[in-house]
Amino acid sequence: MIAIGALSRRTGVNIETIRYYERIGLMPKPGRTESGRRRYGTPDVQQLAFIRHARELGFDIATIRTMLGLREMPNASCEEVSRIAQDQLAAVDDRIARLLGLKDELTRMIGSCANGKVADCRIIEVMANHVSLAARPGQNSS
Amino acid sequence: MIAIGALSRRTGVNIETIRYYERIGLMPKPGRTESGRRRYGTPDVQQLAFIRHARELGFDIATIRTMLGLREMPNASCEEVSRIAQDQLAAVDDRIARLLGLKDELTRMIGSCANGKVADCRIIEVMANHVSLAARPGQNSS
DNA sequence: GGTTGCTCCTGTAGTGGCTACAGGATGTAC
DNA sequence: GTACATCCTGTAGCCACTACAGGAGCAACC
Repeated sequence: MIAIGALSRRTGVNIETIRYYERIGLMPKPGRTESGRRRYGTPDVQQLAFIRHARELGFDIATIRTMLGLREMPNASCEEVSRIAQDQLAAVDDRIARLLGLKDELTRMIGSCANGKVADCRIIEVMANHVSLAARPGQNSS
Repeated sequence: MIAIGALSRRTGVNIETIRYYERIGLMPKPGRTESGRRRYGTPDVQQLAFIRHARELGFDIATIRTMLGLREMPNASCEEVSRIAQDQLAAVDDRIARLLGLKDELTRMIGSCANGKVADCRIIEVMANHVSLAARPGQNSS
């Protein structure tokens, strides 16, 4: 049984974020010491590690919640998790393709600037006039 | 001179977002018709296109503000913009590398699930126990 | 002239996923 | 015993939007 600080260090998840996950019901309410401090065991470490990893993979909280729910469900849940993962894979592929495009353009922009003349720099104009990469407003490409 | 709806369609930026940009001073206050409707000209279209494109490239609003400011500055501003773009390129490269790692893992996860037996699906366990991607600086995850 | 239906207006509040306090209690090391 | 770290609750803030509510303006057709 470890304290929240140790759980944080062990999983790389911020203490405030752990409490936030508890608040929104993504992590179960842990046991407490007599003085009211949270105590976590191995299953908590596992679950939080899973959550962190899933967040890194780009899954949103609702999806993670679903996956955690599937854990306790009867058979066929694997197919469901797999389907979710497949959707996510497509999204990841899409992001990679977009980022590769962005990389090309940034490289081109930097190159067009590097050859000396300040007056010739057209980064902003180039960006303004460039055709949109993908019509997906609101997508955060992180 | 066009209305906000036309500007939105032309640039792919949501009307609400255009007004938001005006509110935070990222877009200048436009002229108005007698009845109070916003009217935009070519420079507005250009600036908004630039902003949208920069957002797609992953620049945050503060950085875009800086770049727009540099536009009106004397020489040497190109080097500044170029430096900002270079920083951004490094960040984009980092994201691509991480996403490629994630893609591998998702693929592996889906594969491990695809061979029939429900009881053998270990997606969640795999994810819980996998070493964190982020905490591996310099590691080549491909 | 009336009506339908689209666009636009302001203002405020909500979203996701955290993150940062304030103000206090508890635990540990010297 | 005292200094300092860690923890507690609760609330408010962050970014970059997005979604209303409740109303006004405008264009087209009958």
